[in-house]
Amino acid sequence: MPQSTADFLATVPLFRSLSPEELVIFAQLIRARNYARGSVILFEDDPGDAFFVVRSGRVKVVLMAADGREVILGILGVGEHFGELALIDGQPRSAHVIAMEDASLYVLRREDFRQRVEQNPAVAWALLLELSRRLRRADEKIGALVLLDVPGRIARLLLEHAAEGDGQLIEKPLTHQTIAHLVGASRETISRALRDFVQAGWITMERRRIRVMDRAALERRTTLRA
Amino acid sequence: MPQSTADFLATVPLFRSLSPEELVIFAQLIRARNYARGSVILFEDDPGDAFFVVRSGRVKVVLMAADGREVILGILGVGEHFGELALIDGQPRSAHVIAMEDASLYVLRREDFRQRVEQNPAVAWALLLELSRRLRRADEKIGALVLLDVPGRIARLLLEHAAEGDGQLIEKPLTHQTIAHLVGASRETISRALRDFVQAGWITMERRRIRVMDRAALERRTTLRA
DNA sequence: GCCCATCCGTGACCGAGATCACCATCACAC
DNA sequence: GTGTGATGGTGATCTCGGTCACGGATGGGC
Repeated sequence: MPQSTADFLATVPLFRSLSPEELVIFAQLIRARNYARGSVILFEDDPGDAFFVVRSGRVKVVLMAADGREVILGILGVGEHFGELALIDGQPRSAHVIAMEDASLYVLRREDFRQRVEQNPAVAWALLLELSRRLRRADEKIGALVLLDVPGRIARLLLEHAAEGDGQLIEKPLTHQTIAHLVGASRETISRALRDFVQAGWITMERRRIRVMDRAALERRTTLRA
Repeated sequence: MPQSTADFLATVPLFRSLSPEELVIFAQLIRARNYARGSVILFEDDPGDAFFVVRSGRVKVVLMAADGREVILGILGVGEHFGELALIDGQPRSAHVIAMEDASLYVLRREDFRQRVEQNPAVAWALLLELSRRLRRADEKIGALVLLDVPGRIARLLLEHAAEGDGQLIEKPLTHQTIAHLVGASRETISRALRDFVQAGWITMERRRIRVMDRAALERRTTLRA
């Protein structure tokens, strides 16, 4: 049912500027594909000839060391996309992408993507916006890794995730292990730091759902600026 | 002399696709401005209404902690540009930019920049390319910070910089302090690690110029992938 | 020349956080 | 229920690298 596909695409910021007719054309070019939890959607160093939009589920973008340690560069949820870098610059994939839960993705082939972008300045602009956003986040992450200690980086992560909801509750369940990979620390350290946050009254945790109780205290833990 | 300005702009990748006439128009829109070594070109959180191209000298893009510690996100040399993020997404500046040496910059105002990009798909595409490149580098840096120890991060930096020249000599003089800020370590640690590299025969140093002697050894120190 | 500002080298100390080693829960599947 | 795999908690160690405290080298300006 191409119509519902087009409806979905209309909710994706990248395509928000497209006309209904264009959306329908688009919907015909893409294919949905399903991935089981844990399966690898694309490998670092792959040639990279497709663009993906998350239709359901969540995926993580990760770098891995030879010994199995990993960093999560980002977690992408419904409506978010990946794979554009390799299509823009022709370089190989820069990271692995792995399904964190059973997921369904829309796939668009290289040529179709490129045509859409080139023929549509608004899409190009939306892409620039998205890449800018990611670059800012990446730079912030670099700053956090160097300038903050682990509790500080965790606090920052919590604030960031809480901001997506009502400002308090963190919707998406994150395991300690996942948080560890996100902030570049060990699982044990996360466990201890979160315990301390709870004891300090800054957050509460019930069954893997974290609620921010004292935003200001967390912020104090994260400020770099003078 | 606008002509020479246009000639210079023609060498900047971002503008390479522009016609000679367009370059001349462009050259009339920009102004050169000089900055003494150490002066702050723009502050984090500034509103950000200009775009800059380095005409001479080098500038560093930095994040600073309240206590004065800093991370260098990047060093930009002649022909490189900054300030586009704030113009694309309208957000405030994401970092400080500071002149590392006496520098001369071309400045383009927000509206002129935006017009150029929107009226010129090739420029938009070149910008996408540039942002992609930066995003990849930022992600690599995140990976290095989490997955590599300090000597590994230094090795990576050296290889990266050597790649810009003949593959051996690192042209631009980097102080230990600067390297420290680039890899997120202390000056002392850099000093000790470089001594070890020299003793191992991986590099040589004569008067602040580093030459890579054993590329393979350095690479072994930096590989994340299995 | 001589100053003064950067820059570099190295030892001593110590602390945040990784690692190791367990055991306790939890959530499902069967 | 009972088993099994993914999670979470916590103590005991150990180590990388930051910090402190020097002192020495280098180099441009007057």
